Amino acid sequence: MPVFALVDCNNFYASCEKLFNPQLKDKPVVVLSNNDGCVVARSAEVKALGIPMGVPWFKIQQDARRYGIVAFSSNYALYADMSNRVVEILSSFSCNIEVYSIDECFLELSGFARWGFPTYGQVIRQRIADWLGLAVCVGIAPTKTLAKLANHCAKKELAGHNGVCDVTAMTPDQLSSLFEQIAVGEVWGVGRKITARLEAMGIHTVRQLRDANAETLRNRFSVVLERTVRELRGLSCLDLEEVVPDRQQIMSSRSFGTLVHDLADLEEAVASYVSRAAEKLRAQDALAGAIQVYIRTNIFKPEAPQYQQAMTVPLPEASSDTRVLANWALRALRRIYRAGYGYHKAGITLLEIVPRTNQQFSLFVPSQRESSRDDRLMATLDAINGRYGRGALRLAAEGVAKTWQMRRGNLSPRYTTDWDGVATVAAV
DNA sequence: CTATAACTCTCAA
DNA sequence: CTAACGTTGAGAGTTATAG
Repeated sequence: MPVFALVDCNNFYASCEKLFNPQLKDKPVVVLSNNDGCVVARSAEVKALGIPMGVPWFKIQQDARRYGIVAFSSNYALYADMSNRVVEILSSFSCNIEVYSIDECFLELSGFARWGFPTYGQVIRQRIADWLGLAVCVGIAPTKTLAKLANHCAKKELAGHNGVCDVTAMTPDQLSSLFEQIAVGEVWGVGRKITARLEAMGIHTVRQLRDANAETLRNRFSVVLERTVRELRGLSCLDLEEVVPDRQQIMSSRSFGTLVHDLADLEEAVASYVSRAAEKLRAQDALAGAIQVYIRTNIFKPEAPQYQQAMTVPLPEASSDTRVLANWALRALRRIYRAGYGYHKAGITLLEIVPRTNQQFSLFVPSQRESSRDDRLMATLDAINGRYGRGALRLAAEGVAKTWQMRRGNLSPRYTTDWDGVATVAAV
């Protein structure tokens, strides 16, 4: 029988910001989403103030001033680097690890039973605290869904001790009474909509969901929820996914810092997004067979004239060449653009992605590609940007001033990935 | 009618 | 000072369409 641990960093983004600025210890800290839009991470002090997750930043400016909340723009360079360090440490605790998100990993622990799972969890916790200064919680259980739930219990101190909750050690009675205290919406895979429907059926707690009729739930909901219920009962239905599968589609989109009216600016943005997506495409050694472009006005300003449109272009020949992809994207953009609107967001998606080795050439149209030359050009572009930083070499179409770029008013230094940022740490 | 494509809904971090 | 509300990806189910 498998034993899964779910290791989750506490308040990850906020904790990363605090790490490198000791003055922030015990201070309320939030991290904002892209464009400084919404609160996406809160330190313990902020949670204690009752500031909800996901609230638009501008709506809590009053409270923020009153309580001295310190806000940071998202600093993904920093969070990704810290995340890699966490993964590296966790990898020494199990050969079988799934990196589930930027701040969460599943570990397979069945081989470590002789340690005692709670002890093993404590060692993990201590190691990450000692080596990185980050706090994590550990949930241990025979299924991934239960490990998630156990992690929740550890965080809320509903069960377990010192940030570790081991469900495998609990009796059926203990489990039942624990699950009675937890709302059904806390279960992994049960979101807003399904919670509402379950509530309407009288299912409010995790215990009720676990004990509900699986057949009925499958009919009324889906096979997904049925699996969830079986996992809650201790039957493992979800495997550890150790290898990250290649993407089937790659999306790049952003809200603008201010409303954009001109086609020229939209073109720069779209070209920039294509560049980023094409880099990712080449990194997985694949080609895209189609590209979609979309633009839209601000849906949060219903009083302003609204317009949104998307267009998908099938490519005559699958490609990973930024220039080719950008060309088609810009053609599509010009088709869907309407003057007279204030645009709030644009994005592109690369579709019909296939491994480069599976490239299908056209039977009727002679290939436009001078493959080795074009491939070498893109490889060189990627190499230069890998060495000198993203955007060091780019299409002219991406623009220079980029007046449309997102707001990042409170960005912290890249403490661990940039020499100037490192110097900032030294100066503290 | 069936098989597939296209689209919609839901979820997660 | 203004005005200001994220991004990315997947899977399952439903509906439309082709043959």
